[in-house]
Amino acid sequence: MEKEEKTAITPTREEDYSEWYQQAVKLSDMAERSPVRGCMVIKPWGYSLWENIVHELDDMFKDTGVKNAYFPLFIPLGFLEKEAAHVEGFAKECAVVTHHRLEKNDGGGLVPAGPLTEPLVVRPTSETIIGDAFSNWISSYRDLPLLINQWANVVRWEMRTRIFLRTSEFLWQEGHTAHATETEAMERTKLMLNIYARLAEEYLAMPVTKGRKTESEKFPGAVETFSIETIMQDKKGLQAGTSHFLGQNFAKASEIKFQSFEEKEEYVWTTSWGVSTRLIGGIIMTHGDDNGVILPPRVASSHVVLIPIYRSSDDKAKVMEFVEKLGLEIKNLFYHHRKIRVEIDDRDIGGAKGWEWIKKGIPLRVEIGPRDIAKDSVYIARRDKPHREKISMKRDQFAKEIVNILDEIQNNLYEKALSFKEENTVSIDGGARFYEFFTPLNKDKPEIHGGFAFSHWCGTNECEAKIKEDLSVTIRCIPLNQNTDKGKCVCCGRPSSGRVLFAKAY
RNA sequence: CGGGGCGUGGCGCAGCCUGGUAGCGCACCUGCUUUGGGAGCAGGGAGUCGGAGGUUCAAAUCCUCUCGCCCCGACCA
Repeated sequence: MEKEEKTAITPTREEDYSEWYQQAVKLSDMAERSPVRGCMVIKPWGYSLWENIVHELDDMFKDTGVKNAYFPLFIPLGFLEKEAAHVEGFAKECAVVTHHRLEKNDGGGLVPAGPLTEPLVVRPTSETIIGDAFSNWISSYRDLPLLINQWANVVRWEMRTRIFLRTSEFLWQEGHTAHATETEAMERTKLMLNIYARLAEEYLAMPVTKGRKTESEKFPGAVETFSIETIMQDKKGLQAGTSHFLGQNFAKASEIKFQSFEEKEEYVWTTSWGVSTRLIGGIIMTHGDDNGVILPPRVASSHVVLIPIYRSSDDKAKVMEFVEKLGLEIKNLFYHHRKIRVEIDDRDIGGAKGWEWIKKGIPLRVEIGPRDIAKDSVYIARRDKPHREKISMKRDQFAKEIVNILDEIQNNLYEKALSFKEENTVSIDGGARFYEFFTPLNKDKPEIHGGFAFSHWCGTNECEAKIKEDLSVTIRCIPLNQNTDKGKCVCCGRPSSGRVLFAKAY
């Protein structure tokens, strides 16, 4: 009888996915809850991951001509009221600042004083205040296109929060652009969607489905919303990035006008697009295993940890010298134009530290003891392989190969995620099969079930709503490469002209 | 915001029903022995039981209110 292998995370994904996620976040030391309702503290291990994502994305944005700027955290109430659909969408989840001073009360406590004449809304997104700036910045077609991005925090007073996936405050970037023509604005919308898809697939190793949102899932105020949709290991979908074509809605709301080459006054066409710290939750749920987080090398907080192993203090001196020297050498190597980040863990806490790094998801663990040094070699473990599967390698070869090894891990993670996505993506015809697919066998404690289902939809809000009502399944997107085979709506049986992506979602 | 569950050292939990003044495992600190897969022994530090109020001689335990977290739903990146 083989003894059951102990996992670093309890429970396993299979046993309780949601609890597994909480534990994976906690034990990776990426973030923790704060005393503030619904808000998180992002710890260094999580924040460096975010910083790496920021650097990569920022480069990609700038390559397309986007410039960074910064706009106020506070939005005058009146600004938010300008676009009707926008108000409708965000009004229910805004934090509002109503006072500008604190005073001591009789009990010695502090109470708000000095009411503001116009309350300020903590930005849930910045279309309105940036639109106001744009209206001042733009007067001629020569000022267009205007391509602006800001890295910022936003606040949305969510009813139900989940660390990284949905918190009241989160970090993100929001890009805002203004264009002279509809075509150009739409091109920009698609361009940014493609950048997000590239970020997800090439850097985060998360395969995506690109698509258009239905009327009911659209961003409040947008004409069209596009998104990248990813699948998590519990077979739920995660919207990982959005790009909106805003038409002239916000231009009209904020009076963003320009004089055209033909000397006519016209409204600009705008776009907005964003990704957030939610991506970190996506990485965890895409790649993590029952031993914790697995970080894709291209954005990993650190790439490799060197773990010295020694008996005597004599050994320790020798091992440490070897380790420090190797560390220095590797630190100066580049992995995709970024320096390799090295950790050296010389804490004297035995095998436990190896497990800590497994839980943190560092791509490479390298053990170095007297025996290795005698052979001038190192002992390597990859996080994408079983934790006991380790290989010995000559020290110099390791230094030479590390970049390739990291790439192998990166590719391997992507391939694994892609297989998972493909295995759990199905085309379903017929209501009965559709309902069966999305209904768990155990209703009290639903097991992991469902997946991505490409099915026919008649295009009406009623059917979309009914399916949501019955199964909590929504249309994640209408795929951009939608095949246009004819069929019947899985809900009402009326004719449909193409399949859309259905899934349960975060 | 509706339904359910839960809050006890850093983490995971027992104790609560049948009130008597807090315990276990891991982590942490010190020492010795160890060290290639979550080390052993000995000693030690740390909680007043989410918060407030009430009942009582006495409350982690009973009652009321409140805050927070988790799950399901509605809402959402």
